Amino acid sequence: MPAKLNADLLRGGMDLMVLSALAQRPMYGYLLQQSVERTSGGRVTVQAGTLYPLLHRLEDDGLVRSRWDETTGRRRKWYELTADGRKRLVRQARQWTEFADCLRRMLAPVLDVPLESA
Amino acid sequence: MPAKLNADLLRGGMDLMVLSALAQRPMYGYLLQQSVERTSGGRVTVQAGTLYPLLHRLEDDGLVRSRWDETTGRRRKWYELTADGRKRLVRQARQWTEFADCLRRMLAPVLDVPLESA
DNA sequence: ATAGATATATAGCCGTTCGAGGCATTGGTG
DNA sequence: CACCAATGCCTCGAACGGCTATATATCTAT
Repeated sequence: MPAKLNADLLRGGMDLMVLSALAQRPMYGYLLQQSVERTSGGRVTVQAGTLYPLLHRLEDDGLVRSRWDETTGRRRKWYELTADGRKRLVRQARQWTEFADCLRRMLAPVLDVPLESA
Repeated sequence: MPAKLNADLLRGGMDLMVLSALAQRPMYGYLLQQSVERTSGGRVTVQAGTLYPLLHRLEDDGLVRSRWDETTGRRRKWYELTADGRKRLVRQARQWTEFADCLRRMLAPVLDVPLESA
């Protein structure tokens, strides 16, 4: 029996995107915004009011670790994945793709509808 | 430039599942719960406290239409898609798959990680 | 009779996202 | 120089959706 996939998976899209971006390399907030915007092909914008609370939450949960960089004029807070964060990312990513496949199967009949209905 | 896909798409999973179930045939609430549970392979449970407010919302938005059936001992409220509901479903479904593909691409590197990290 | 499945619905809580702001620095243009 | 856009971090309140718990009532099987 597969795992249950409810609200946490339905929402967690933002968390997944941020975690997967940080899995590539450490980043600071503003860079993360750009990264998600770019790698999503301009489809997804992470608002600052979403991003920063999210990062703080991830840090509280021990999934990321942060460090201030004061050497330049602009204060930057770099974030990197912890080992726990990486494990969580992999687990969540697998659950999400499972959910996505599941929903895709449910939508299959709908998506066969001809174009005039769009 | 593709459409923007933000929070509404990230959450909208439940709406999509319910609308796609109703696209097959009219159903009443309890039947819908079973249907989603079954067609998701037991992965997704739609709680009653989620389903009924959702259905009322869809009706307020003119995406579904309801009719009471009092002929049997058990009161049943049948729901069916409206023309608007069907159009919305098709549009949302396309946007969702676009978003899912997008996120899947972002997750691709993560999902190559060997099993010991799960 | 009693429990469990069927059937709809609301109330309260909590977490997430958004929009609107605040604050400060840097770089470029007129 | 004055100004503005971009960079960079952040918080707050409103809106919304999902969850749990609860209420109510009928039907079926033991």
